[in-house]
Amino acid sequence: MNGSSDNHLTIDGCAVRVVDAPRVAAVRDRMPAAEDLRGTAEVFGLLSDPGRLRLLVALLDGELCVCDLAAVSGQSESAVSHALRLLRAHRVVSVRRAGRMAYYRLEDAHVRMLLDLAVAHTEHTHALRPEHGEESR
Amino acid sequence: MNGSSDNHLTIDGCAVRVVDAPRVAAVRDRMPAAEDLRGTAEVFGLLSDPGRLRLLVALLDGELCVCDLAAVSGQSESAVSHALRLLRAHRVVSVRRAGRMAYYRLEDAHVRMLLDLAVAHTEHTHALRPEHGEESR
DNA sequence: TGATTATCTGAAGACCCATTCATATGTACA
DNA sequence: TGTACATATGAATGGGTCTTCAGATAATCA
Repeated sequence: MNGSSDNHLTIDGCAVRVVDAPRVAAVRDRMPAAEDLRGTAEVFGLLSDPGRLRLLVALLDGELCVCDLAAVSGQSESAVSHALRLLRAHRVVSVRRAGRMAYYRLEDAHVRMLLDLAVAHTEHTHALRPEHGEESR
Repeated sequence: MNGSSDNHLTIDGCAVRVVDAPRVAAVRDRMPAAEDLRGTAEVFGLLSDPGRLRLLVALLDGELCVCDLAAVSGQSESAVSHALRLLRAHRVVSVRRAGRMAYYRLEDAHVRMLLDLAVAHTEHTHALRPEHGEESR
């Protein structure tokens, strides 16, 4: 009745065990290219650090200079600079120089969507708990 | 003329340098709670590994057993099991046991949205390049 | 019951990453 | 020109994470 008898499929020249062979083939067909998956994982990785997340959420409303980003996110200016360097390398943020100041802004529309979605979700999840911005100062 | 003279704000009992004090205060007010940011970063972290990303994308269409997930994602069954354990601990996937088989499915609607968005974006980005699913077998 | 199969788990190793400290670069101002 | 300031950078450290290997658990079947 079931197709769970030992079935094998040759993938990448290597025989691997499968249960639902046609399903596996179909899913493999729909799977994005390895290169795209790697890039997507990288983007998610940039958002996987609370410090960077704070920086990016802060930038949702517009550009900010490094020291203000440090103040907003509660990190050292050095840590912020390192984080911004990484985000800049991935074209997630861009800089505008004005004298000795550096103003950063969100550059990647895709990342902005992800951030909006994430923030909206956390607000929705805690919609019944009106606690908001307490322990500051 | 400019407000870039040295201004200071007391945050968490610590004096920090800021440029646009009211803006900093406003952004800090809109900033999600630390706890929420940590949770959000964790979710993004779960999506930041190409292997896990493959597993989750595979599960977008419905449940799959461990060995099929290994075949689809091109990882060892042990690695897949470890990854699923992590995803299970975070309630991102859930298991259905049938005999000695274990069928996993996507459980978190939020993660599903993020995945859909990410996949749609990669497809859209490469919309002009009809190369799709080539090197299999 | 004993053997086989599917999945799970723990420990170990290698690798990656975030922060800090010290210092560098470059701008503004006197 | 020299000092103060804003940001950037490099090296080092400490902690975290992914994979593999070996073995454990549990279910099916003869």
